[in-house]
Amino acid sequence: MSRTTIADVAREAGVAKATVSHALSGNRPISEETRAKVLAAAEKLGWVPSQSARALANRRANAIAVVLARDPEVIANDSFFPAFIAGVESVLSETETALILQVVPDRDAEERAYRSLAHGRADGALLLDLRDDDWRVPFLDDLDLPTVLVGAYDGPHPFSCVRTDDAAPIRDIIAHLRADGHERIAHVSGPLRYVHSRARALAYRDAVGDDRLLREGDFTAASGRALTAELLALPDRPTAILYSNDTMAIAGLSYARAQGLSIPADLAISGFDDDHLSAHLTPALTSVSSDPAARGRAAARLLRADILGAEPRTEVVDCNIVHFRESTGAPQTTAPTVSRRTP
Amino acid sequence: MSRTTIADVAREAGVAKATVSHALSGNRPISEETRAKVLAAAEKLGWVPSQSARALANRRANAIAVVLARDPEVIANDSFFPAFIAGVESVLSETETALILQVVPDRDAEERAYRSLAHGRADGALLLDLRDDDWRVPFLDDLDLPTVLVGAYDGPHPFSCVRTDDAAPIRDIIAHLRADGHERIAHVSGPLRYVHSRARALAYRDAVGDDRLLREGDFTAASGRALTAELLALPDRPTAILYSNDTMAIAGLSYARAQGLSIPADLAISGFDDDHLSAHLTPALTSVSSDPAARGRAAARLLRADILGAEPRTEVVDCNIVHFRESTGAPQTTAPTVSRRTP
DNA sequence: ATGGCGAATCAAACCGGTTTACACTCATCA
DNA sequence: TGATGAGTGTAAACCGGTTTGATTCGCCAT
Repeated sequence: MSRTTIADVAREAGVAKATVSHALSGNRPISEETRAKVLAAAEKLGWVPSQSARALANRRANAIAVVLARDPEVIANDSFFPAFIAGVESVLSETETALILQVVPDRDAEERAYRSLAHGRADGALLLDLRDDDWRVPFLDDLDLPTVLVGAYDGPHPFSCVRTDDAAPIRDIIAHLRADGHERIAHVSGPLRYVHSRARALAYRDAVGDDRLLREGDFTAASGRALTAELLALPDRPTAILYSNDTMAIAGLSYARAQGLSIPADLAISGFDDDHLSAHLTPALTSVSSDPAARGRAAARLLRADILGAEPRTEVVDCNIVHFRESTGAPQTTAPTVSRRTP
Repeated sequence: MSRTTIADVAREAGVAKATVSHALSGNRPISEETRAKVLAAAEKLGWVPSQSARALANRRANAIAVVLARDPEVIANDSFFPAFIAGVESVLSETETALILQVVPDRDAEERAYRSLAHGRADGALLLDLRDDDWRVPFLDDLDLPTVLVGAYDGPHPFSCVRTDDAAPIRDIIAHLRADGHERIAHVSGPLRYVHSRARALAYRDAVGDDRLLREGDFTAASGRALTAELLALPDRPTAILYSNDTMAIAGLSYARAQGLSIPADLAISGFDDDHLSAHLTPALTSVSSDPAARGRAAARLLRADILGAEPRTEVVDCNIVHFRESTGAPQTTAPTVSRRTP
């Protein structure tokens, strides 16, 4: 660990500790000459200020946190999360801020985690996987921990918020399918307790008119497969299925083909979130890329502003792009992918 | 943030700060009666000790770090990482230790990150994605930051190490394919600069006898597809391909089918790492589940021991299980998956 | 000569815990 | 009866930074 302290540097430079501190922070005027001496001494001794001492004195941890209450199994399923984190990091690294990641098994552990974070470990938190009336919202408000909500949240809250318009791409895909003559379009959603799953399901219902062909999945391949089987067994089976993520879509596609259906002739299929695999499947899977990294960057920036005392605000990241590919009968050009920005 | 301090608790309980500290840490004997008073006061005031003050006084951050120098694109590809992290967390949560995650764009940023971590931010680090003569090994040794290497590392080093035997499942799969009559077995590897990719490639070469049908990929779907095309275009095309991860395998499988090959009759395919999709594809993909969470747990435990001053040691986590599924012509029983523990 | 003022620097207090050195009480033992 | 020491508790030092109040010095206006 750091053996050399600010006192060593001060001695080496022949000045007081305070002078060293000011020379580096610029909080007080220091003559150019002295500053040079200080920098030289720091360089010579290879001094790196102690993060913990700084955190204590500043009452700032220089860290933000993400707490995940998901099942490890589900975390591994998720292509959104890693890219989101990468986006967050790209902003944090500008300010030497660290990201603390916690995976907790239950609500009790989650509460403890947030408490500990609020008491000196972190300066703020990002909230993912929002649900209706999410208990964490009032809880974090109570803890007085600056927070940014990632995803739409309907209830009242004092926080900044990053959201996207998931309804537009859904409408876009359905319009596309309708234009191709599809009349029975089904939707396999994610768990409806999540606000983003429900937003997609509602957009589907609004566009289709009813939800008789809506099935609630859980984002896993197993549920995609099972619900596809269920839908295809209907007397009036759907001619197109819209899945709320690519994992379910790929499992569904695979199942449908095994049943002898050809894609997209017998069944058109669309995913959501644009998994890295999707463009390389045969047929390539139509999906919606939502640029998780952009959302991560936006969330990190909002949180930083929040920590510095800015007013909370909501930012809509408009980054959903529908990639129409072969699984919905996209025209087969030399370019395998036809992209359209959602309006 | 934490307004109530240990001094408030001491006043409330009518004792000295030191007594509060001892009552909670148990470092000194405190009478049951006094301890009860202290606990009651702490409870009443809702006191949570400040992590930063504690970190400074203890010279311990109660945090460990993982620094990733990968491309965000590649991170999103990886099903190993999230599960690994979940395993790490399950051990850390036992001791109120936080995990700091940093994604850095280049080596310069990576060095800065490790320096800052070593100076009060973290007590130790986990090293992933090891390469030959990895510069980080001597660098971290120099920084005097307790470290655990995840993956085999051949060079000399003073650290603990978690490794797995990736050669055994490769041998196992090849033996299985041979038994089914396959003679031309190809391998699409990961980047050979990574030690784990090379270990698999070497196991393949040793089992097959030569590496004429070895192609170096980069774990992406695009490379899986491209190299599959290359292999299938050979005059003596392989009848089986072993991929070093499932993403490449699925892309390859998809391509082969589009070429009119039937799987596994015309081409047997095996992946590695057992993606959550693989068991649900049709045909289900043979793969090797390597229990990343178990490796995460082992790594976290070794690091904790290391931080507490234990001698470094190497732990071999034997958790590779080959799941023989339809893509290599597994017998089609009612149970879709036949598992065999590698010897 | 005197007061006022800004710039540069320093010593000391402070952040909120942990740890050390010491004091006090009471039972035990020679 | 005085020495010994185990059992509890406290005050103060300490971890390594940042921030504040005071001080010194040069310079200008009065």
